[in-house]
Amino acid sequence: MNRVRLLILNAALGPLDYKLPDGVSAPAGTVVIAPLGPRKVTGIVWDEGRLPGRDFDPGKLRAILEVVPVPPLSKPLRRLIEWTADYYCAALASVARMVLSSGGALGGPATMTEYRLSGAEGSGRMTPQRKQALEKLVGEQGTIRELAGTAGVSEGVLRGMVNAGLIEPVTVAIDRPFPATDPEHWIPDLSDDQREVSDRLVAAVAAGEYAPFLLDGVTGSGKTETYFEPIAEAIRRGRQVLVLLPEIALTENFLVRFEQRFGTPPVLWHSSLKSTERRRAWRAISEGTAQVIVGARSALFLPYAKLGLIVVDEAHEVSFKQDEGVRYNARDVSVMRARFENIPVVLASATPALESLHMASTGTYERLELPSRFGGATLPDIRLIDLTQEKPGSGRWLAPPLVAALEDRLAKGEQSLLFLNRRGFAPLTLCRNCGHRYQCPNCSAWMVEHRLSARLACHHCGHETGVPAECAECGEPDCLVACGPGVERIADEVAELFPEARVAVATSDTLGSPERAANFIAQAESGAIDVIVGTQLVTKGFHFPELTLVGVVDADLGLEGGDLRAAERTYQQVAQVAGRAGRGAKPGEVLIQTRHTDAPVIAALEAGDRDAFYEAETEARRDAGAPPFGRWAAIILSSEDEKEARAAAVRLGDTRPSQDDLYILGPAPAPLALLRGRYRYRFLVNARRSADLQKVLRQWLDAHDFPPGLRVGIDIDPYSFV
DNA sequence: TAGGACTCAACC
DNA sequence: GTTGAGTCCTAT
Repeated sequence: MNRVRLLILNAALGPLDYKLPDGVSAPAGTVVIAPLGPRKVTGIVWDEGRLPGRDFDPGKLRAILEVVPVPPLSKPLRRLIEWTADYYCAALASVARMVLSSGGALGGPATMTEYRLSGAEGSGRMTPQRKQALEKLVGEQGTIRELAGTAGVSEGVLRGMVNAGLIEPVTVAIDRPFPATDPEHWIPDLSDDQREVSDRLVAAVAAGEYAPFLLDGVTGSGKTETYFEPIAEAIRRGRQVLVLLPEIALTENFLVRFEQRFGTPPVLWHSSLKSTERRRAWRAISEGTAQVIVGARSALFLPYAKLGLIVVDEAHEVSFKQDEGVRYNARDVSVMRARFENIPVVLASATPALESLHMASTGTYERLELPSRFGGATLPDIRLIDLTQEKPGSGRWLAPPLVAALEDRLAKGEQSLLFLNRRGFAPLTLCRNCGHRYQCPNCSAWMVEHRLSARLACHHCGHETGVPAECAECGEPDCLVACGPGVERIADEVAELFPEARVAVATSDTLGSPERAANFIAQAESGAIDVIVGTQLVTKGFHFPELTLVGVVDADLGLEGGDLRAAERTYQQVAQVAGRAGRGAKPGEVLIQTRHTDAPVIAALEAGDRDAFYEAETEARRDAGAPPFGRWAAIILSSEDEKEARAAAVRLGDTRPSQDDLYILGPAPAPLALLRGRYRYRFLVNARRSADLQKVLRQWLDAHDFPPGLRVGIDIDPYSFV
């Protein structure tokens, strides 16, 4: 009998055995529908012997109901699913779900009905309308609505002609193929540096073997054009390419350049695709007809038919780390996927993660450098503004030297960018009468005032209220005081200082959709904006030639909060935003407001000394046993019942493993002790490289039975420490 | 005693 | 995770 073991797409279920009906073949990777009790579930036929399972009475096996009409998941993808689940301590089913992330695509090739002239005599009278349709519709095919438009007659006339046999229905695939990408559409002129790097990458694609690269190039050095050449090579060889970008909403600039180079837009994959777009892309990817896929991190787990190259752009970006569900880091998993697929992978960044640099310095990754800016543009001049000396006016946030620099650019008609990584008007709102602070009811976080939308919003759970007219606590009218700056407040300050300046706020609130983002970019490029005030959203990808001043409103912001990567993130953000200045013919200037001019990261930024920063950070990480010298994991226990969460955390703490190469901190209330209505307790685990971190964690947690309603989250290599 | 709220184990 | 079976309780 043909017995198969299925990975069931349900995180709470282990592998289950089924039998195949006679005549049905289902090799490993085949997606099937199987009966489970009274239900139907989706499962994936798994390799013999790779999933643990108890011997189930062969006589009681039920038969698979149907084979889903999609290509079987490839062996490299199956190995990737196993590796990801194992490394991130996640359920295999949760990872597999990310692969089969388009429910619609599993229904098989969807079809629709189009119509065309049948050429038959037909029945019924020949009216003038019918005659007109017969003349106009020669060689046409489409929906009734489209044909009615073409023929200039009503849909009713055409339906009558269908009944009369004059027009016949044709079944066509609903998912039209994506246009072919042309690798020779437009060959750019590369600088010598770019050419050298791109030749190396093209050779790697041609070799068709696993090869990890760190493409390390200063902002403005033309990394994108450089990695377009190996993409072209992969296309020539009939292979697919995956390009991962951190913020798919802001890829306008990338898409324009891509289309210039290849003649067509790439296939997009991101979370806000509509289900029909998702199905079309998923099927084209799995069949191999989608050639270049540009996507957010979730594109990493798609079932590519013949992947030949992976590029991770802005590979240092924190947003490649998924913070919910399977907490994977797309940058790291990309390298694993490349390994299983046996293809090259390129991590591109101007400010690589320390972990990536370490891999390059040990020779695990091959390092490729683009040391200079393309087209002769020079790196901007960076100066510090010491906020303890140069104080902004009362209730203001911009110090005199920054205000003077803004004035200078406005006079010259050049653009300025003010960077502050804080959305909204003010991070905290309180009552001046009684001191009441507006807090989110679901989270231990302040409500952030957004004046543009006249709301108070929690940035963690999305809870929103209107701005109250009187204090919720003491009833005093008009008593709200905004504390601290957000981008909207900085924009107000600029508007007060320079009433004639055209100011734009650029955050996820104002540039949420691709259309609004494209509109903003068009405005900024046309010179219709003088001052851009933005969050991290503006730190990358933009290329505004008239932008000559970047002001970092508060460089110390990222250093607060005890995040293990705080210094690195501050360095990356400021270096990236600084790279926006002086990308055209005119040189750029960067002013950094700080209260800690002597902090190593700030000093390194001022000196433009990247190596010094990385060296200092490397030593700090070595001392702390932080990556890449050791590893961290976070365990979060959460429950709607505070007592239950605490009790579970204490019980877990009582059985903590004890070994020399593992340090366990906690349990303690998580920094966000209440999040979305759940109380949270946290353990932090620091492991030396010798420890088998995942195995220890699994054994520790598996020995516990937690009450229903208590959730256990494991975060391997965490980025967010809340 | 019917019906509702709840718990619990099996699902191949 | 979902489901149906089993248990207990309450309103009639």
